[in-house]
This record gives sequence, structure tokens and C-alpha cells, in this order.
Amino acid sequence: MTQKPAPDLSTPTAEATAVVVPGRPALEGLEAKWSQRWKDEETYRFDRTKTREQVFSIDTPPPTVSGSLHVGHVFSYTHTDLVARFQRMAGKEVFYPMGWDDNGLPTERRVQNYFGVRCDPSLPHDPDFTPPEKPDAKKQVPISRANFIELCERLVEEDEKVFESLWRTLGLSVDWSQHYTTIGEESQTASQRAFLRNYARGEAYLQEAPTLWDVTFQTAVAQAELEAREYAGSYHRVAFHRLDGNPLYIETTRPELIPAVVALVAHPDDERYTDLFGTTVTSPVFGVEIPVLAHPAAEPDKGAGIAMCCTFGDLTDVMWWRELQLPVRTVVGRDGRLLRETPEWLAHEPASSAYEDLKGKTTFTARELMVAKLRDTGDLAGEPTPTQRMANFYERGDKPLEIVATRQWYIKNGGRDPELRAELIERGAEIEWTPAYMRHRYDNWVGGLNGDWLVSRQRFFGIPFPVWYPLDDAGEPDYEHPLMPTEAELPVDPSTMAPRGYTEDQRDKPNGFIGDPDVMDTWATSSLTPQIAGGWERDDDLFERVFPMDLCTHAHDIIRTWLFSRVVRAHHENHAAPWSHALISGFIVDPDRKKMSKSKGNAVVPTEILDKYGADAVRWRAAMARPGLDSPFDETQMKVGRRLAMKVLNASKFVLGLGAVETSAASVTAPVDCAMLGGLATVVERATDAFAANDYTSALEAVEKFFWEFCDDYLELVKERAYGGRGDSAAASAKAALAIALHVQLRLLAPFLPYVTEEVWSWWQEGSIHRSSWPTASDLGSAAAATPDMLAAVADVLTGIRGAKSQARVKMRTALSSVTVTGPAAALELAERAADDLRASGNIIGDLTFTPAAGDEISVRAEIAPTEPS
RNA sequence: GGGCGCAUAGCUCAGCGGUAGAGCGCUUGCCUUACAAGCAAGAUGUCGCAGGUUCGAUCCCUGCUGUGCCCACCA
Repeated sequence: MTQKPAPDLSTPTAEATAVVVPGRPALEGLEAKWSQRWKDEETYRFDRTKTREQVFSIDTPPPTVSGSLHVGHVFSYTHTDLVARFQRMAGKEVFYPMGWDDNGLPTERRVQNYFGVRCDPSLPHDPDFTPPEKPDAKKQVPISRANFIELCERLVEEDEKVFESLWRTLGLSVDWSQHYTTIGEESQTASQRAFLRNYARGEAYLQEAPTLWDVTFQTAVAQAELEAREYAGSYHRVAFHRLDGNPLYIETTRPELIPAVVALVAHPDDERYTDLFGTTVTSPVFGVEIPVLAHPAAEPDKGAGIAMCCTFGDLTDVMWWRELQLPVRTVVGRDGRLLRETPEWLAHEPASSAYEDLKGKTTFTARELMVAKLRDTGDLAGEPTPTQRMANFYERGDKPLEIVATRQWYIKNGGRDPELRAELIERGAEIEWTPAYMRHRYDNWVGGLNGDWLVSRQRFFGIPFPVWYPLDDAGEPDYEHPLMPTEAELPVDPSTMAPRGYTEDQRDKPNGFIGDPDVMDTWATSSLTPQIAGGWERDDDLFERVFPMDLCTHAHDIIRTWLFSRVVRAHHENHAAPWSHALISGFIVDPDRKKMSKSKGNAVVPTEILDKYGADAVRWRAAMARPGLDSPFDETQMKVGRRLAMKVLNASKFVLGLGAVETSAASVTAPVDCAMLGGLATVVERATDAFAANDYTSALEAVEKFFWEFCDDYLELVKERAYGGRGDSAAASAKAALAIALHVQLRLLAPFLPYVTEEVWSWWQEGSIHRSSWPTASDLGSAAAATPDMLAAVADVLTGIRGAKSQARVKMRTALSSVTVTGPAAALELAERAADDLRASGNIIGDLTFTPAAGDEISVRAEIAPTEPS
């Protein structure tokens, strides 16, 4: 290995570096000053002339702009930035775009509340529409889809400004010229293009099938958006009737679905029911004839051991319906109410009059009515017994999901195809996970998929499917032969544009066409963020330089959604994993270790904490949270980060205030100065190794520990010498060592404390510290080879001297008339080489003797000099 | 029920086959020409429990217990 020459820190030693140190350095105002400067100077701009090998590209989550950010988000985004800043200084050209997730249901909901409106697609566009002055959540004004989307776009723009401002204050080194939005035209084009290609390759398909349905939002939802929650219900023991008139009891929590029963199902080996298989019974109240069937999924010890299968009460019903080839008898509509028209299988007495009362009722009301009817007919055995059961909810909804047969678009994700599933698990294995065990969550999720990815939503503010359907003579759509645009026509909106070969006046007419009314789920767009940000099919030159990306980062809650869906899309489209590394953050939890959320009221608002402690302090705290581990929020910890930032200012002020700053490693001659730099060399190595493994916390710990010892021990030790107390050449060694150490440590701290390090850098260096190079041992010259043991020995003696004064309860500058150091000979020999520095810093005016003794501890005996009469 | 974490000082967490560490908090002292939003010194532990491997276990293995997250669980 060739030794580099002594570092030339951009300023020849012959000329004194121009140093401007403020009299009282302060943290206040640094964020405003430097974030503006970084913006003006485009400090973090991506240089797209760099090759793929020189680039480090990052895929970060586009935050939901209609939501609110809490301190957990701030920590997680900081983790990404720590790595970005390290990689940039280490010589990579960092591609670090930021997106805003503004399409989708959260934005619609926010617009509804903010403006007091709701979307009614049947209304025509009103060009002069202005939202109500005082939004009334109870009386939302119905507006057209176009007006609604205009309001979404308007609000989203305002929200995005607030978010950008927060990220800039936090000091994220994002290249804002690369920003994207999930509703923007580029995202629309990319989403539609990817969809068309999925369709062309058979990966996307349209299917009418039972789907999980949210009755509040009136849309289908995907498996990844489910949340199992406890839900209060009651078991009802209900009699069906055998032909011989004897009752057959089942148990159900949903008696309102009795009109939708298509079969009773028991386990084939269940002897209680074997002689009933193949026979029929009649349903209570309605008297509908129902077959009794056998299926192995029926569990004999659950309920009565025989279940009523409805279309559809739950996913087991769907399986039985499919595998036993049962008819569909839907009674719950898309609005969550029982159908207003009497279904044909109930169009006879006594069913039709019984159903009359249930029409249009919510499931909740219908349940109460059914219980009353069952009581009347004597088919309810005993009283309902309350129970807590788990039910599937849409994660943003508050009513349990129903299962409704609807036509939806799906993208294959391995949920129904073991081969694809294995391929996707293999893609997950190609990714290097930090922490490694997070991969289990991915495998677990992929292994547990029970169907393909449902991507269509019956909503408004989203990217439309680029699809039309031809209408036949009778005006019925032909879903088998959808009409698609060419890629060159994208983006398209089928609700306002006609497909090729048709004109707009054929819309909704026989032999004309209809547009697909649905929009893509927001995950269907954000699953393409590497492609959208990377310029896929829009900017091939860029795409080749950044894709597949190097890093994706986010918290562990969206492994199943965002991370997995991006793997699916990249697998289909690019035949690759979308990134080589995944860095997974934990959550910031409240002091009781509960997850922070706005609704619980325990979320910490980031702007307050940033105002109070400063961005550097908040970033320091974020960096102390290791990847994957949840970390409780504790405000007192912010003070520690703030103290470090202040220390950097003050220590720098001291070092740079010593006069002409001279940074030639050749001037470092005193053994203790070399030892300090030698210690710093090992810190550089450890921090670099840690960062290379995305272990930013260990990097910080190593750097910070050294910095405090540098301040508390080394700096105190050489202070007098640096002031010139023992001659110019002795001072020059200390001053050069101090300056070199500062130059290196500022850079080591720069990813964590971008503001304070930039501020100090500006006192004596040209350019931004964030575009300077990550330090290496060669920055420390030949001193890097020095053993740090000596500094440790000297520091031990210093501690002993201070201890003696502290025990004597005297001032630290109190003079000592004699000091005797005892301890192992080797350590004493090292410490003695800094005897002069020890005398100066300990104010030893008499003898300083070193007496070797047995044992491995250094101990110090000191005598306080008699105070002179004042 | 399946999977994955975690358990070390009052708190937050490092550590890891060889006499237990840091920061915060606490106690005491000190306005020291970088820093009082500071400095110095000090006290603080059955390393969850029980076995096993080993000369030696907080660390490795097994089993418990507690705790958290993800998934499944709607008769």
C-alpha cells in the first residue's frame, strides 16, 4: 500500500487559512441558513453523467401527504439520509429523490373533511364551483368527479409544500429536482404502461369473484390492507329443520345471513352428521331448502361442528362455495345494507314476507330483526352468548369487511401460483436485509398469500385503468375484449377520452363503449417508485444509471405492502429485484411502548421537537435507534444530541481560535499528539466499516466517544502548550494535531450533524463539508500508525489528578505541590512522555514522579499546594 | 395456533467464552480565558429462570417464563 503524502487541506501551510470564528457560536438559525444555502447551491444535486458503478441510488417511501408526519417518520427518513450522506462523502454520486404519495383514499378523505364536499360521479362538472366557506362534515356538498379531483390537486399542492419544508429543515440531502408525485403525469404514464404490459403478458387480469369489500368507502380492498381486529358479537344457536321435523342446530354470529345460506357443512368424518350428508334441511324463518354437505375444512369442535355456508360470510364460505360448487345467494349489497329487492330464491312464502322487513336494513339492524323472528318461530335455542371474535377490517375503515362478488382487476403476485411465489421468495433472498431477520417477515407474508393482488378501487382520486369495454347491441359490456390504448397514447383517462376507433358520442351507447370507472389502488402506483423516480421508459439514460437501485428504506410495517409490491412489479417488468439492500427501521413508540398514532393522541409533532432542540439533536437521537428496533421516545435524549452539537461548536471555536490554522501532518511531533491521531485512525476505520454495513449507530458511537475524549482529555491536556506556553515548535505540534483531528472529526460527524458541521466547516474551509471526502487513515499522515495506548495512559493520570482535586473539593486549577503516580511500569513509561503536558494541565508546581508498582491500575497521590495569603 | 424479536444499572441501550460497560438520571464539588444549555469526581447490577457444554457462561446449546411485533383465527 502506498502512503499518501501529508494531507493538503486545500490550503497551503505557508499561507494562513482565513478563519472567521464567531464570538459566541450558537445553534439557533443554522437550519434556516444552511438549508437555504444547500437549496441555492444545489449541494445535493445528482450528477447524471456518473456511471452505474459510481452511483448510489435510493428508493425512499413517498410520504402520504394527506396524513400527518410524526417523529417516527422523521427518525426513519433520517436513517436513510445518514446512509445517503455517508455514501456521498465516500465518493458515490447519490441518487436520492423524494416523492409524495398524494393519490388515493387518504387524500379523498382529507378533501372531504377539509372542504366539506363529497364526490358524486353522476354530477356534471361545474367550472365555477367554489367550496363552502364553512365546511360542514355532516352536510357534505355533492360535487362532480372533475371538481372533486380539482380540489384534491389543490390541497395536495399545499400539503406538499409543508412536507418539503419539514424535510429541508430536518436536513435530508434529497435532490429536490428529482421529486415526483404518485398522481403526477409521469406516475400516471408509468402506472398505465406497467399495467398494459402486465396485461399483455397475462400478469394482470379481470375477474368477477368474491372480494373483500368496505361498505363505508364502497370499494374493494386488498389482502395487504387488511387488519384483524377484535369485534364484539354473539353466538346464536339456531335450528334448521330436517325432513322428519327434528331440529338441526348450528351456531352463527351472523344470523342476518340466514337468507343467504347455500349449504350446511360438516366434516366428512363427523359421525353426528354422516347420515345427513346428501339430504336437505330447511332454513328457519324462510323455509328455504338447503343441502347438507361434507367438507374437510369444517372443524368438528368449532361451534356445533356444522356450519352454515353463506355467500358470503367469510373466506371459508368462499372456499366452500368454490369447491362444493354452490350457487351465489347475495343478500348484502355494496352499501352494507340488505338488498332492497327480494331475491328470487326467497320469492315464496314464508320467505318473501319474512324478507320484507329486512329490505334495505344495515346488517346490524337486520341481525336484531332476525333474532326477533327466530324467537317468534322458536328456532333460537337459548339466548345469544356474547363473544369477542376477530374480524377483518380495512385498515382505514371502522366497519368489518363484507364479501361481495364484484369484477376487479388483479395482478399476479404468487397468491395463486406456487411457482411465481417461489420466484418472489427467491427475489427476496437476493436482497441484503438490515437487520437480516426482517427477511422472515417478507417470506412469511409471501408464503401466506391467499390470492392475487387486487389493484382496482371503486374510488375517484387515483390513476384510472387505461381500459374501455365495447358495448354490444343490447348495450351490455364485453368484458372479455377490453380496449386498450397504445403506450404512445398514455396517459389516458377513459372517463373523458374515447378509445381508438370510437368517438365520444358513442359512450354508453349500444355498439359503443364504456370506460372502466375504477382507479388503481395507490400501492399499484407506489409499487413502481423505482421505475417512476428512475425514469423508466421516459429517460433510458437515467434509468440505466440508477436501476436496480442500491437501497430501499422504510419501517417494518410496510414490508408486506410497499416492499413486496415493488418486488412483484420489478420481477414482472425488469426480471430483477428492485434494489440490492433493504434497510428497515423500527418504530418510535411512546414511553409506554405503544405505537405512536395521531388517533391515540400520543404522536409527537416533529416541528415542535425540531424547533426546541434543533435538527442536529433530533438526527442524533434518530441515529441512536438501530435498524429494526423499536425505540421509545424520550425527550430528555434530545438534550444529549443538542449538547453534542454545542460541543462541536465550542471545541471548534477553541481549535480554530488558536491563531493561524496549520494542518501539515509533518508538524505533529509530540508523542501524545501522534497517539491521539493514531487513536483517531482506528475510529475512522471503525466508523467506515460500520457505515458500510448500514450500521450508522455503531459509527456514531465510535465517533462520538472519541470526540468526547478528545475534548475532555486531549484538548485539556495540550491547551497550555497550544497557547504557546512551551515554545513555538511545541505549540505547532499541538495546533496541527488539533486542526487535523478537527478536520477529520467534523467529516465523521457530518452525516449525523449536517448543520453544525457545515457551520464550522464554513469558518475555515471552502465548499460544503457534505461534498468533501469521507476521511481515511491517510488523512492522518504517519501519525495514524501511532499506538493510542499512550493517550490512554496519560488520560488515566489526568483523571487521577482531577480526582484528587475533586476529593479535596478544590478548584480544578488549584496548584499541586507534588504528584506521585504509581502503576504498571509500561503505562507509566508512556504517561511520562507527556509529563510536561500533565504538569501544565494539572497545574503541578512541584515534583511529578512516576513510581512503578504491582497491579494494573494507575493511581495518583497529589498534595495541594498551600494557598498563598490573599 | 405459526413466524420473528427482545429480556444486562432507576431509565434508554451497548457488549459478548476470561474480574460487567456507556449515556441519561442521582450524589458531591467547581463560574476553569472553547463550552454553566458547562466541567470534574463518585455511587449504582443474583446480566429473566432452570438445566447442559466448558478449566471458565451474561455470552454457546436445550427447555421454561415474561414481553413485543407480524401472520392466521369471523361456524
